[in-house]
Amino acid sequence: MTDRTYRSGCPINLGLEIFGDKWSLLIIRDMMFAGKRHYREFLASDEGISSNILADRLAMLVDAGILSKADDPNHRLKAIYSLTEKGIDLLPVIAQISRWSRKYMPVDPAMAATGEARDRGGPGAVERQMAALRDEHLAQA
Amino acid sequence: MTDRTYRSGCPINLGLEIFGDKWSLLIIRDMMFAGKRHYREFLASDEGISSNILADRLAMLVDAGILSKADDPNHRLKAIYSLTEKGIDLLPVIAQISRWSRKYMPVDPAMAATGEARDRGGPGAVERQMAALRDEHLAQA
DNA sequence: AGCAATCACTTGCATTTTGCAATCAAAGGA
DNA sequence: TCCTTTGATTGCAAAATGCAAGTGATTGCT
Repeated sequence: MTDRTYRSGCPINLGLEIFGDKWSLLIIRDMMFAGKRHYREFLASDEGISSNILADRLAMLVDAGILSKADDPNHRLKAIYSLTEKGIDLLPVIAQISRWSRKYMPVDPAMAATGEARDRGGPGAVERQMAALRDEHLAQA
Repeated sequence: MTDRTYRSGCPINLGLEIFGDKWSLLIIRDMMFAGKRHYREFLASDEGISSNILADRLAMLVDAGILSKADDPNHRLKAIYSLTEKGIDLLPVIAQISRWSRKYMPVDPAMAATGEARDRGGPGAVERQMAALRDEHLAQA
């Protein structure tokens, strides 16, 4: 984790310094909800991230300790990205953003379904989803 | 509210298209926790926002319906910014960012106090804080 | 063995956004 | 009257972003 120099010690600011941009949380969303693990998969996002930005953000998120990167055991060319606990803990943030947008923005109903189901799942739904992510991503990382 | 064209209808993306940058949520933070209402006050933030960016973000947030702008009744030069309901509803998002940062980032303990108190206040603490903001900001806007 | 396809990126370059300092006009206060 | 305060705007350099093309190391197919 590269040493950084922060604008201030405010919790809100420190969070924004890491993921306060238009792409970082979308990469994490794709890992959490679409099960993406490879560069090529992230590149194919709906929003159309460009390859240089994707490479930059993946490196930054790994450096920040939110993702980890490993070689695919049965395909030497493939890199596999995993969420760390620090990354999985961003789910509550993402879930709140989703709630706000579903209330105020013109969301695509099909894409709102995941969030609506989570809301219907009661207070434990986020925790259950985080537990599932731990199984997938922290298993033998 | 200017018509925008969005990268996708995904709730996460739509939120990021509005406040997915390094400054917007800091302005809202200053309104929520420091009671700031005037341009000059925002300009004096710890993080040092520059005046052109501040003007740009304030206009954008007003356009997005998150803030409203009014003339100060007893000072014609002063503009007074208020949170709308849509803006107040960002508190849960901000509270989650605060939690994550307090867990993982090197926050200034003094600046963490507000968030810690909110967490200790139980599940109703955020709602109470939102109710107080409604009193201040929606009263006679 | 040969070769095209796939993999995770890089590179070059134009455009956009940001950051910084200086400046502005209108209004208030002494 | 003159000085300060207000919410900005302007000019310019630097950084970030977006887009298209290219790179080199595999891998799978024949």
